[in-house]
Amino acid sequence: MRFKEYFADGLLNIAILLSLLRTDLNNVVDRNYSHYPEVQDILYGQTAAISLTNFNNYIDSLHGRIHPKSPDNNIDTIIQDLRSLSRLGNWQRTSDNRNNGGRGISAFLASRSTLIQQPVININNQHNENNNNNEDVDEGDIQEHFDDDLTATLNQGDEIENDAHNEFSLYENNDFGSGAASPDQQTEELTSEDLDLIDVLWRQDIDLGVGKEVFDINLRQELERERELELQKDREKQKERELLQCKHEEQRLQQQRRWLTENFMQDTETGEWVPLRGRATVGQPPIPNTQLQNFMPYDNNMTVVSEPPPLEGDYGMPEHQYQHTTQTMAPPQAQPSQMMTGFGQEMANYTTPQQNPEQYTPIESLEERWQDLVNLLELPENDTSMRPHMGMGPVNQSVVSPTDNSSVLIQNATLPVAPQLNNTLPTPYSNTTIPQQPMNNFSSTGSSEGCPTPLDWEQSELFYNNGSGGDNPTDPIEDMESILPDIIPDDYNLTEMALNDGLRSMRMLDDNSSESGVSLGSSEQDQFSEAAMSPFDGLEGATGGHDYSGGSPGFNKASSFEQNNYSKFNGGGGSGNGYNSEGDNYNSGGDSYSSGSSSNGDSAHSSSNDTDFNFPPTKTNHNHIRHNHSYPLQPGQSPREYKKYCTSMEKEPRHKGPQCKDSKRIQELQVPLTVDEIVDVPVEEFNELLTQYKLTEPQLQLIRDIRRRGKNKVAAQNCRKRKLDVIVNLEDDMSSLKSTRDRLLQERHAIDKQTREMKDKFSSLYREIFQSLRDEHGRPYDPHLFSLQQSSDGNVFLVPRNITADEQQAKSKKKKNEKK
DNA sequence: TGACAATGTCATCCC
DNA sequence: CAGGGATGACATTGT
Repeated sequence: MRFKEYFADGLLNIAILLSLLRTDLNNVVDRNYSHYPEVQDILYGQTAAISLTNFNNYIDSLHGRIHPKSPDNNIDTIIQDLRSLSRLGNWQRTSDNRNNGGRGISAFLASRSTLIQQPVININNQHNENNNNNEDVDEGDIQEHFDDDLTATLNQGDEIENDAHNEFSLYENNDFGSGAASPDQQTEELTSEDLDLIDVLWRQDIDLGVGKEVFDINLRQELERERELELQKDREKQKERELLQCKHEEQRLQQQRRWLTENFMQDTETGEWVPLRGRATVGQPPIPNTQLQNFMPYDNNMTVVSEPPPLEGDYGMPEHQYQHTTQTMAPPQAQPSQMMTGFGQEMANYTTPQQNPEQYTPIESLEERWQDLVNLLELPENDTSMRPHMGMGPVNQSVVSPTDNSSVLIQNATLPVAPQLNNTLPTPYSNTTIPQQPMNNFSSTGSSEGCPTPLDWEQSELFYNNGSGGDNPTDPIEDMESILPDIIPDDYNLTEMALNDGLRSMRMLDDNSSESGVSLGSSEQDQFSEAAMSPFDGLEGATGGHDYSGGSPGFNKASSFEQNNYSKFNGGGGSGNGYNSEGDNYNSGGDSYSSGSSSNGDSAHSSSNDTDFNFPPTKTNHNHIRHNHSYPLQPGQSPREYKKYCTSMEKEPRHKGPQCKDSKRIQELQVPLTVDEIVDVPVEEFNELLTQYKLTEPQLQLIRDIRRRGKNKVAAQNCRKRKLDVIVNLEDDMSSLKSTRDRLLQERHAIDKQTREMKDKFSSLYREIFQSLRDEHGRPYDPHLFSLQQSSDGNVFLVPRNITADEQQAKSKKKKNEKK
């Protein structure tokens, strides 16, 4: 019955269009187009409904792009108008439109959705004879026509039993009947001009046999109501069936939950749920085959999905029309968002929950459901709490009816179908790929075990090959070991040990080098940089695992260095005072860490050092303690620094290094310079300093010696650091070489395996060929007397084993000739 | 007290 | 040629 509406609507649309054009087609349409079936459809009758031709494509294929100003564009305009009218007719079917027929035309042009009917392009079997395109009409072709929204078919034999589907399903029958129709009722409210045109068109299609009732909207509406009632009944029946299935499914899910709780145990330490047994194969509820049925309607609808309602958002659509289209045309995934966005807020009101829950909810609930299943697997302790969630969620948002709580269950019941389908068939539901995975992992192991995948087969074959080819699995390694002397482990261990030692020294050297990197180690600035730059100072507590600052804050290594650094730095900074204070350091040594009374300019330098250590800068006299012995400490072991500084505080400074001697000498010779000044300053400044003072020869010699030793000390420190760097680099190189050796060993192993396989294949091939050879008496050759050899040109010859190479050519050729 | 590590110093080479 | 960096060797110091 729907196609009749199409017929009537389309006919009206065409008539309206022609009336609006107010022109003769023969004048509008170029003669070149008059012979086109589409144009002839307009002129002489309807055949385009079953035509395979897309108007635009047809024109474009013939003439390419038509210029907008070209006269040829007229036909394009007509086609566009027809298309627009057809689209409009697809969406506009209301009973009240019938009363607005005449105004509906202008309303349509003014975007006032009041146009009545859809374009009708009748199908005339007689015309089919004149149209080659109509000879082979199949379902897909018809759908193509509907994609163009230009064609409609007339099916006199439209049956109500097809109402379960939409009107488009009618065309699947290809039941193009004939009938007669009367435009009387339909055209009552049309203008006279329209009536004339409709009459003309109607007479052209009079042989279709379309009855008059086709144009009776009331009759059609009654039929629609009956159809909808039957649809509703069918839905209810189907829901009942699905409800039963859902109940079964729920029971299975409960069994699943029980199974999860039984087979999973929560780790008391980590809180994770650990499977007690293989989770994949134990007690997995079966998946009902009946769930396939639930997807069948969607399959049926999928044929309609290929016809997206074009430009539905461009026109206002009455509610009834929208509902109708959503029920009949909208597939489960029929872009509800598009429709929503297309129609805007007003149309959003049309999407009542009763319209399309079955179409929309399955996929959503499917994913949700699988997510729930995944959650169940991952969090079985929440299984009870998840029950309401599994029953709720987005499913409730699209319940079919208030009494249709079963729809939720129905969706749930249909959920496991997808994975089962995936186990056997490539699923067309791309939306379910994500939720399928857990189910496959969860329940499909049995099938995978029973039917190994190609990969499994390959793997098994690979293993088989490995087993067959692994006659001497240790040979390659042994050979490689012979090639690559196995010195690496020993050397590696040695170097590793050396590295460990070197790293330990490195840490110390880092401290020293850091100080050397800035200035002389013997200088006060050097000590300053030691604490300021050494990264191991900060790591000391971490590496040693001791925070001995809490027990005796004054003995904290960092603080001790801080104090040392400051004392030395200050000593170097303040020329005269530093010299004196430095001397005091060596002599008195009674200053405590906390005593800041003797500090000279501490505040001036504290700012630069506060960023490194948040200890109050205090001056100390323990210049002899200058090294950061940052050894990694064993648990429970107290750092040596702790002992060192403990003793150094209690006792007199024991380390009176060369700096002390130099300082003493400087003091004895009354050199007006400090050691730092002598060592650290550049050559130019150093020369200027020397020129500033009138120095005696012993003073100059002492100053030069001090400078030379200081420079050399820093150089020695840097040298030692570089040495350790070299060791580290060598260790890295050795690691890379070791990895390279391992890789080469693996490659050789693989190559050996391939070689064995090739040899095996060659041997078998050789035997096969050799055994197939027969002498002139039909007897096989003796493999001990003959052999197959391949010459340089690729030919294979059968030669005696005791024959020489030169003789091989001649005899082989002879044999070859004999064979031929 | 000897071993060891860290550091300083010297001699030497080289730039 | 002096200054200084680099480095091996040795000495010193502290643990």
